[in-house]
Amino acid sequence: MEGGRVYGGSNISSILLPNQRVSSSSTADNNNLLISPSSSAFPGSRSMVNFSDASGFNFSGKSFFRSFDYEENGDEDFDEYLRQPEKKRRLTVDQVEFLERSFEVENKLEPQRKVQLAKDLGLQPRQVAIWFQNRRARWKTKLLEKDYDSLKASYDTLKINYENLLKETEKLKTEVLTLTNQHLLNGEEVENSESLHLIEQCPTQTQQLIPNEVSGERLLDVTAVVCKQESFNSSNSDVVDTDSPRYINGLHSSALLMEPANSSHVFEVDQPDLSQDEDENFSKNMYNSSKLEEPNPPANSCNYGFLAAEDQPVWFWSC
DNA sequence: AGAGTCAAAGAGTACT
DNA sequence: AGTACTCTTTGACTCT
Repeated sequence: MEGGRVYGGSNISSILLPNQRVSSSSTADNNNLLISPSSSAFPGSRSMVNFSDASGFNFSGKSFFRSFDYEENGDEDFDEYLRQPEKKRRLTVDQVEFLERSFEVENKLEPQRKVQLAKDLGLQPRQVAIWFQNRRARWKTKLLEKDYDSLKASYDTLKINYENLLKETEKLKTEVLTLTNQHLLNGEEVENSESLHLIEQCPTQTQQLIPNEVSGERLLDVTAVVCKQESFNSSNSDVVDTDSPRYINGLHSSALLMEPANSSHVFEVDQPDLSQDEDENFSKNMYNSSKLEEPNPPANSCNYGFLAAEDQPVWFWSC
């Protein structure tokens, strides 16, 4: 149903504009509609669209409908059709095009413009107003869709960057672990002697050697010394997440990883599980990303490392 | 038949 | 109070 056809209606005359074609793209399908400024033929509150053939043939009243409907249904049906209450009908292609162009210029409708448009198109000002209202609604919907698309694109880009960063982090962790291991192996003898020295310093019965295996996983091939926190002056230690019982399997939660150092810092890195709920974790971790950086190592930090205890990576550094 | 589109109505709201 | 707007819903119609 395009191009000058109407769904129904009882008042049919012409849309004529003496010196102006409504659409620059009028086609045969549009019946070469013209708009009349003397559209007093639109008295109702609804679209009383009137038609006239540009070639001069007058589709007045019945004869217009005969062109697409009457032949099929006959006189009785047509009379009944005319009597039935007005039904909604679409605006013609030309009218819509005209309105569209007007909308492009300004999507708000001042009263004067509304009246002028209504006059030009042979519509009720109310119809023009409604068309603009609906058009603004459609425009807004489009805008929202556009916004959504661009936001989604940004989100996807961020997500990819985030995942790349995670991979990079994992890679660096592995590298650090390898290098630390290597470094410690090289200085094993020195470490052992220092460990013995520390053991001597620890209060009795509170010493414990860190096993080579933590949480069932082989970790550093190195002997470290652990003393309970009470053995040391707390001012010498900074521990992040001290409530966590997960540092070292089987040790008191406040147990410290000790290395020859003046102070120690231990913090955990949340392990994101992208496989479970990727998006949620991504958002969560993006939100928490600042927390990751929170335990800034002191400026004079000189040693750091990484332990996996109970599936939780534990970072530490010390000086 | 059901989904989608569009013109229009109605309720609620903001502004003068 | 009047007007014009947004938002939601309704009903007619088209399309697949």
